[in-house]
Amino acid sequence: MATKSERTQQRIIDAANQLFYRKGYNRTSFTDVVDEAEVPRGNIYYYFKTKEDMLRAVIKHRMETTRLMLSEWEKSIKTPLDRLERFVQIMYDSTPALLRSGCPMGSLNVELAKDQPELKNDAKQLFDLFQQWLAKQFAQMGYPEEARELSLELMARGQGIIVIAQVYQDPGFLERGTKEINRWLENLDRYA
Amino acid sequence: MATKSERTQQRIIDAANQLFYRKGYNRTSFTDVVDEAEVPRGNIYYYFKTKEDMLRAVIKHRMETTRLMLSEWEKSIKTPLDRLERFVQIMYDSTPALLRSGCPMGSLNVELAKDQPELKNDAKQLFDLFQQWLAKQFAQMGYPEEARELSLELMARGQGIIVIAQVYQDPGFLERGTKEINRWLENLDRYA
DNA sequence: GTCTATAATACGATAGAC
DNA sequence: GTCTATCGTATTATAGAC
Repeated sequence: MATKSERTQQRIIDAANQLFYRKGYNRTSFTDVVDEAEVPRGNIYYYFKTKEDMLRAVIKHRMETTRLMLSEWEKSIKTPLDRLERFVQIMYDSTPALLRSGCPMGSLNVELAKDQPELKNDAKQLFDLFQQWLAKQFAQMGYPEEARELSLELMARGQGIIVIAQVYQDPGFLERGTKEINRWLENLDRYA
Repeated sequence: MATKSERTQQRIIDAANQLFYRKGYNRTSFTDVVDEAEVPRGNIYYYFKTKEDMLRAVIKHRMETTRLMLSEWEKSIKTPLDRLERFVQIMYDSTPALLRSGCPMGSLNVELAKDQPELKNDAKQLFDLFQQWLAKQFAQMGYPEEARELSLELMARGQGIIVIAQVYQDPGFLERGTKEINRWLENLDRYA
């Protein structure tokens, strides 16, 4: 069983993870985090020396859960097309959160890319993780040469649809967009 | 001629405009703005009561320059296809800035949409301005029914390409993406 | 290891002299 | 209108008692 210290640390990471998503990294204060995690004020510094450390821990945590999800999909879903469509499906399933707070990965990168290049480079790992997994599926589908480009195109489509759906608070646009992506994927699969 | 007061105010707006783009709204402090605009510290408050006022002035300024640009295009460019491709062209021309700071309109909306809904609604006007102009061009091209949806799709494509190009610092992706958009537009035009 | 108290700084904003 | 001085608060972070 996890020690009390480990459980407290995990509670801080979970709270920070949520807040960084809902408010953004820079607008989230340590006070916000300790309130949400119900940890005494100055105690935070026992677990994380700086706010940047906290963000890195959050990114690491997201990497782990994402890796788990992707390898789960790889085990339980047989064809590359179905796997790619499973990726599109979480976009559609996450509609309320996406309309409220945008893409957790995209909005974090956009925020940090402005003038926090080192942190942005850490956040970029999240994109790399998806990109490589998606490219693997495209390669298996029959596009080994174009796999990387196709994976980037798929992520670009997703990001664009999410931004516009959020700006206009339009769940229908998200729905039509994901359906259109699926049509594109099915055509790719058909003519592979 | 403009009074000294008006020139000072314009200098503040220009400085804020740049800084909000390069650092983001929330990470830009009044100190940053007065330093950049070379205005004495507390003087800012003579021109703008609050930071939110300053952002609204920046948005208004961007609206004006954008309106000017779009009506200029409408005067000087004859066909809807060429006008739409002119829109795509500024994306390509802005490659260095987009890789550095993202889309001025998109990144501002993404930042504010998290938990500053009123300011985000002001920033949304920038999207509306482009959206309506783009829809007008699609309508003239022969798609009056689908005009709004096509304009949203065009903006979504642009946003997605910019996000991915920035994440991967890849000007080539931006170039290939804009070319692909142009192919799409030319096909729409051909079969209108 | 846990927590309180508080330091040190940066922030948005104000008061009032000129 | 222009500027200096400064307020009150919130921020990240530390020192040190228990």
